[in-house]
Amino acid sequence: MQFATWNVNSLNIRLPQVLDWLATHPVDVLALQELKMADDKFPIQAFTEAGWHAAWLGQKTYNGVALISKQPARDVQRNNPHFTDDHARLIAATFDAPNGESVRVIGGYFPNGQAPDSDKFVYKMAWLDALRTWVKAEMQTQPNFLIMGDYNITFDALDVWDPETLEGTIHCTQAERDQLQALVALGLTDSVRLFEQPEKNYSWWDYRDFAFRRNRGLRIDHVLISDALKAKASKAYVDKAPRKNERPSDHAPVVFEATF
DNA sequence: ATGCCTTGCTTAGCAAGA
Repeated sequence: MQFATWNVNSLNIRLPQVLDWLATHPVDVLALQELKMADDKFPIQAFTEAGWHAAWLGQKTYNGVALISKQPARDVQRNNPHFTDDHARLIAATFDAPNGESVRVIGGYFPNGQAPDSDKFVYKMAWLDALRTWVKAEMQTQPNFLIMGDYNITFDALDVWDPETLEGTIHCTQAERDQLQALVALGLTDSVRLFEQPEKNYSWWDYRDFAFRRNRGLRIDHVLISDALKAKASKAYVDKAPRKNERPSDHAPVVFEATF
């Protein structure tokens, strides 16, 4: 069973690329972030015609998340029930596994935070506190649990192209990394680090300054998995290929596979 | 470097991203 996450930076612009990617990477669940479209503008017909199901939470201009899936999503939850949020950032659903078990999936677009001294950073911290409360509750109801998305946080220096210069800047602060570790401490594992990866393995590259060509990136898109899924983990990788597309997203998909 | 590029919104130049 395969799961993937991709921040598409506008589904309007990237819809053809998403459909192309799904045609060659028919994962069971694809979490999308930054739809940047109102709820009633979601292109459900295009996904349906291509044979996919979808559940989404849209928002005009900013944010927006979706789960594209082979099966219909069950027990869909939009945003965190433990947090009042103006932003469309979270969507959860349950899917059947091949062996009769179920998998609970959360797709998330975590706040950027802008700068460590900003109001947006304060919001990011509060949002992460509330997320942990929700994740803890979800994990108690479903052993096969996975949370994937654009975390906007690096784990450590390995996730940063220039860790010395960027130390303490947004995505690389101790406060953000403490939050990520607190989430992990609930019993989650960074799936990509379970498997051997290329050197300087990133998931996002700035549009400016030829950052992709120079591999000046950050690994900020993650798939965190419960112990039950860790026992079934068979593969995890960043698919850099779509970052080479014409008019690419600045993020690349991250894929996780569990063998049931 | 308060810059670079890409979105949306609006239609000239911000706001926001990361």
